[in-house]
Amino acid sequence: MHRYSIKEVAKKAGVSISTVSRVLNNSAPVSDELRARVEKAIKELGYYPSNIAKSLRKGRTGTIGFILPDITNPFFANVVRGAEDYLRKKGYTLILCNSDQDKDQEVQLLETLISKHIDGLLFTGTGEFNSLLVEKIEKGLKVVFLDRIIKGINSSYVIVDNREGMNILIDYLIKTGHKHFVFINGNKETFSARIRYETFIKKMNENKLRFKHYFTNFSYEAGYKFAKKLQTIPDAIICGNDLIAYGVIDAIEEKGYKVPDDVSVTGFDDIPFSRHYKPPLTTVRQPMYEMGKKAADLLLKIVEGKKELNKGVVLVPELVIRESTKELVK
Amino acid sequence: MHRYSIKEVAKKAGVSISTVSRVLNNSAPVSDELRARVEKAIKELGYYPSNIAKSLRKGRTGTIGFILPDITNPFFANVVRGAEDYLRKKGYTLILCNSDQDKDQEVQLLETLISKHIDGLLFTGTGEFNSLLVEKIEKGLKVVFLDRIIKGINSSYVIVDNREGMNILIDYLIKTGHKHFVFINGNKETFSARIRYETFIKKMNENKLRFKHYFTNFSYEAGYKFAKKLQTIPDAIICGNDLIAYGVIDAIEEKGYKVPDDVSVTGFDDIPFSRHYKPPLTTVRQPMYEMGKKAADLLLKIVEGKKELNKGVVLVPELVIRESTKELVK
DNA sequence: CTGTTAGCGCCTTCAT
DNA sequence: ATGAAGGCGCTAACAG
Repeated sequence: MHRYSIKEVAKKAGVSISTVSRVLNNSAPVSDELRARVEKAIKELGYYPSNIAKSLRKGRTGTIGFILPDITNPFFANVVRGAEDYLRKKGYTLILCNSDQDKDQEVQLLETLISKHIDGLLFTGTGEFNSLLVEKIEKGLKVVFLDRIIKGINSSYVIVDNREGMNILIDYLIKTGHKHFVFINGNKETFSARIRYETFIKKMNENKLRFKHYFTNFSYEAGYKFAKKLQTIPDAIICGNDLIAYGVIDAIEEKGYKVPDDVSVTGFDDIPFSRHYKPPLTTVRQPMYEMGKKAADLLLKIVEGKKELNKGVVLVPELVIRESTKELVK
Repeated sequence: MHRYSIKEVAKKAGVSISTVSRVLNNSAPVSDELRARVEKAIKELGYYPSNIAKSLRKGRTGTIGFILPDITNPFFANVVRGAEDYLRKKGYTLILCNSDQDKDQEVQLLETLISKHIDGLLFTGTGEFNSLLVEKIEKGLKVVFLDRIIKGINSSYVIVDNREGMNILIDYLIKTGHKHFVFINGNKETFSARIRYETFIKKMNENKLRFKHYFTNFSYEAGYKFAKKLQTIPDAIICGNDLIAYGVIDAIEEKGYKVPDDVSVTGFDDIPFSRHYKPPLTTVRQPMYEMGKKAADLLLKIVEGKKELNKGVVLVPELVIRESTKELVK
């Protein structure tokens, strides 16, 4: 696509390039006379400023990178939406990268983004330690970790209080008479899965409850497969996220049991569908859109030097009781 | 983040910047001796080339823009995934923009992307005529329209054969004994909604069937609300997409009817959830991932001058029969 | 208020 | 095989 430069605008308007730049950016006073001529020339040529030249000059690109596992997961889609809405409003643009939980992919994407001079990075990683990332952060790369923290990396982050989420969930289940638990968790490497695991175990032991725990991955299929081969049906099956819960419910019902009559099933996330699932899912709501927005906000503050470095934001989850759980006792 | 430039690498290695550039790009022979020194310097400094300077110099950025209504819609999330996977493999990067079906937003995003020197644009628009877009296309902006074409704009596109999709769907419903139809369609301005509408009407008239048709929008809520106020229950409710169908099913069941026993309900898209819905949804499958991939492929060919301008790709939809429809006659 | 100029980091002739 | 220099489009410092 042919593009005109500031030079051609200047020529057409019969002024110097600085004058054009000045009207473009309102960076210094320009007489009405010249301003009018420049504006006319800009319009006639259909001139658009080149952000690429501007970036080179200014050292900033107005672009933020976002590395996440998979946009196809509604959880991330909603987080991204929150981030993009905010960034757009602030004049930034978002480069989206799916890493598929692959460490090498992640490293490569990071290199690409750095070469593209992103001003900052939103990062939802595999959970594995990433030495390149650490190195870059030490060299001043602005990063906000989103939903998943990596142990040993000191940076800003936005997460949900998983401990609290698990606590209110289990408290509710205990209160309603559940005594025997199975927890079908997500990816082991993942920060949130680990926290939930720890909290779960602690709760179980504290209350001397019978339980089993398994790590799988955050997908419908994982939940389905796992539930299919479950030998004994507990009072409640806690799932690492809503997708797993969907799979579990379907598998359980195929085995001839009823949810929640024979077994309660819970999720984590509250993706938009969960309220429409059959049965509507009892789950721990994570403020997805808010997370994305908050992370973008935090990142821009850091990028723009407002000194919010190494700040952690912990959002509170909320228990949403629907119809996939029953009250065993009143 | 501090960055080193080619200049500093050159200095450290004791060579000229041209030599560094040559080893970086393998653009001309360099003696093993110097090459080794340069590579050493690069490593020690942690040097990364600046794509931004490169872009300025070369006039290409390796960045593709994607304007779409809403990434939160699983249909688009899957399309985007197809596109991003392909682009990434080819060394390109994707800027994601949600337009929310807002015409002004769309125009503004387009301006931003042009300023960012995107090499090409994937466009799933509101469906309204966009004169800025036309102007830019005429000036050489590379665009591939995805899923939605705009009347009066001549460009490349990737769509699904909606006519065919509607035909096979209705043929199936007729064959299975449905005689009275309601079509709850999506956004009126939308290319696919219009085509489906026309095809639907034609089919109904050809077969002298009783029917009603309504435009709403492509959401669960729209389907739910509309079905709630339905006076008479037809044999089949055809929905503009799967989300609408979910809403319809829920509303219908709340009214005390059974799907499919009292009424068949069909969707359009086959988003990943539809196979797990209760009842699993009979729908017209659109190859979402494939669409994104194909569009990206086509766009890159155009961008790289392989003369595929104004080529249209029409993918074939597929009828997926599940349990939200019944066979009234054998 | 306006114009001239250096330089952001890189690639690419053009010499040597 | 290597180096020097121009220029991509822009902003900002400087001069007037």
